[in-house]
Amino acid sequence: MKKDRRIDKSKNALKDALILLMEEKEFKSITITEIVHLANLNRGTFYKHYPTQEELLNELIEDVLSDLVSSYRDPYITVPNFDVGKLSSSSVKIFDHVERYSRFYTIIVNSNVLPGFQNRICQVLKELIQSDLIKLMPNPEIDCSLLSSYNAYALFGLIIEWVNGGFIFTPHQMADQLISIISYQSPKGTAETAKGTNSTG
Amino acid sequence: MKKDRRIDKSKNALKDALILLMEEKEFKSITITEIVHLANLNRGTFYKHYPTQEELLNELIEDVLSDLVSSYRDPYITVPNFDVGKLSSSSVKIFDHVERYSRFYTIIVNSNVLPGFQNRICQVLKELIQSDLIKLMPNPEIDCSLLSSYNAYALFGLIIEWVNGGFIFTPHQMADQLISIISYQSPKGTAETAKGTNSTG
DNA sequence: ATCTCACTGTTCGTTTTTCAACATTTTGGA
DNA sequence: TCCAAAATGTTGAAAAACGAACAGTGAGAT
Repeated sequence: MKKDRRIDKSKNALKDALILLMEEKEFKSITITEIVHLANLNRGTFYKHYPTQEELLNELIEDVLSDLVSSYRDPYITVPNFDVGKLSSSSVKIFDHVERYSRFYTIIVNSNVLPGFQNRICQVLKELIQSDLIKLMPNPEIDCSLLSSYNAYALFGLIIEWVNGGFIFTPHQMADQLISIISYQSPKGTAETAKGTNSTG
Repeated sequence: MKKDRRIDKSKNALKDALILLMEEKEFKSITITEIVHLANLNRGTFYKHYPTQEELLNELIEDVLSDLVSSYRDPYITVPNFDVGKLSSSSVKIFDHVERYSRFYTIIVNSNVLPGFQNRICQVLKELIQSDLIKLMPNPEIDCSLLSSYNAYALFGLIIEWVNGGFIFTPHQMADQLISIISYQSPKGTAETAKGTNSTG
């Protein structure tokens, strides 16, 4: 049995409305009536899916994180047992994810709503990176968790700067930058494939 | 009894899908399955409202013409018995209408679908203009129908050039241009209010 | 000429969304 | 403090949209 597409449409309309409202006012002051008005839906439809605005926001956050994970893992779909060092800029999909949810990221970066979200997203990034590193730990003296956290927050820093700068780079340029930085940090040649794809303009 | 908003949503989704498809392929080759797939609707929903693609297109055309008429008449809402000669660029709303349906206008201008549509739109414009002129015919030697048609096609020429140029002017700039042209053609001072609002850059 | 496959037009029963209405609670200004 | 307006949470019946299925059609390939 296929899922009823009306549910997704309604939920997406509600989330779009919520994002729009969060761009202009504080989350606490957003009413359900406002959301359904903007979403062009009956108020009963809201209550059918969510008890409160917080629950709607929670599901939106879950959507973002879920898309983040699948975007990060996207290169592994085509090539199983992928080597992190051999990533090419075109296969890095995480910046596409950020662009896809650019309005959401702008809200959480430029405001104090969701104070725990930034830590949560870094934790997710850390676990993703850690699951990569476990397969191939080059240096036994380096703690795996520490290295993962290091790289996760570094990547997040890249994202934050991109958001604050108003997305003046394309996702592809961001991927190029990331690979260039990785290559620069470890010039042993662990990211040779970035060679030649290294353009920022 | 209020109208059910689901109907409008479905119809709008179908029309948006049709416009998108007409931008890439010939109308004749567009299937109903394609339309409902792009509109993300069940095929039965299409047949509930329209028997064929042609009927959907017809309703879209009616929407455009209806919006054209109400946009043209918009200045008359605030000021009844409006004088055409005293139009200001900010009150001219017809170019906002064209911009609202810019994709549709681009399709009908750049293709040979709807060969009769351009004449139809000029006919509508002519009747709108004629209903204005009837109230105040300055020169009894000039035929009212001829003058209306003259002005209607002139206005349409302005629109065509705007569309073909890729909408490089804003609707407000177009309104300025129109009023400037009118003032230039009849320098007796019938459109003094255009003075000072005359900027194209 | 036959076959295949996508599109058509329609049906069925089910689920979602709709509007209108209601009592209650919360909010903000006088 | 009081009062009016707005928001809340819920109900019931009606309508729209849903997925799935079906037989029929037509175009293009074999």
